[in-house]
Amino acid sequence: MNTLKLDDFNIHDTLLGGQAFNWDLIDDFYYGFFIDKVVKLQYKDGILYWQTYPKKNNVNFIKHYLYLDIDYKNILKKIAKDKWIKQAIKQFYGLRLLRQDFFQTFVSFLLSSNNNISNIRNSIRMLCKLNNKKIQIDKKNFYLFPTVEDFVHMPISFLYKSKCGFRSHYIKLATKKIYNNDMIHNILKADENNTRSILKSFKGIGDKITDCIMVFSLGYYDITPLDVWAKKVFINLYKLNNNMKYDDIRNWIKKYFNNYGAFAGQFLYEWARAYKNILKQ
DNA sequence: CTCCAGGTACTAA
DNA sequence: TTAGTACCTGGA
Repeated sequence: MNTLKLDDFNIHDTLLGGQAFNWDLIDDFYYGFFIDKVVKLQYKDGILYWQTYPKKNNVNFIKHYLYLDIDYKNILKKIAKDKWIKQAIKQFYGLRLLRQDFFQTFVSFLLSSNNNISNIRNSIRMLCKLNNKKIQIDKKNFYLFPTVEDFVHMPISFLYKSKCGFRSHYIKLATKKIYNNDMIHNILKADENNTRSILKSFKGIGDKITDCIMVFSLGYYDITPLDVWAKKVFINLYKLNNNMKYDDIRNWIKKYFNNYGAFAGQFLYEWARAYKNILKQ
């Protein structure tokens, strides 16, 4: 495998936490499936071991995907403003933000509404398997994530068979809209407000999923997606008013964490999930 | 059996 | 604008 020297990397919580659903830990290696590739990673003693398939040695992808161009320690300094976030950073030190593919992130988080992580992961895997683009690595089978075209052409029964439930219809509608209107191109060139309104125009995508897509795939690392956990943190611990509107909370967080709210959000999210009892109300 | 899960659409006031 | 409710599905 290839190597990269890398400090400050909590590989487990980064890949298996709440921001990506496409990684599995198998025999001490992390395998992730994407639209056009499978990636194998391991992290040991400050060295990242990596390989990409079927196109080998795609170092640009690895660097881009893991945000290796950012100054990790400096960002932590900017967000470590109080005892709560400091606790979260200490507990999950090395947790990193991923820069994922737009379309895969879009569909994956479309599946997340009123769902749980285990179901989301299972649905995505069943869907990939039905789509049947198989790659064999280390004598294990992996299935690529479907493309926009794959979604447009696949029968909706694939989605129901994959236990997507009521979201099946949303996925069918959304992928058709993306396919017909060249949406990806429009989104990639739009500014923050336009991106947000385009994303929210899809049925099944509201404030929270919009933020997830923007943070995890479009590089808006000043934003914190406000899921139930983040909400509990900011109302319960940061004492924000319970009736603040979503946009106002987001703006408050953005400013408070010096425009690195996405990093703060990742720490606080994982921390809140791990220490639910602190947040009970 | 009921309740909940990284929410959102729909309806009524 | 705001509050209330239903929603596929699997697991506790």
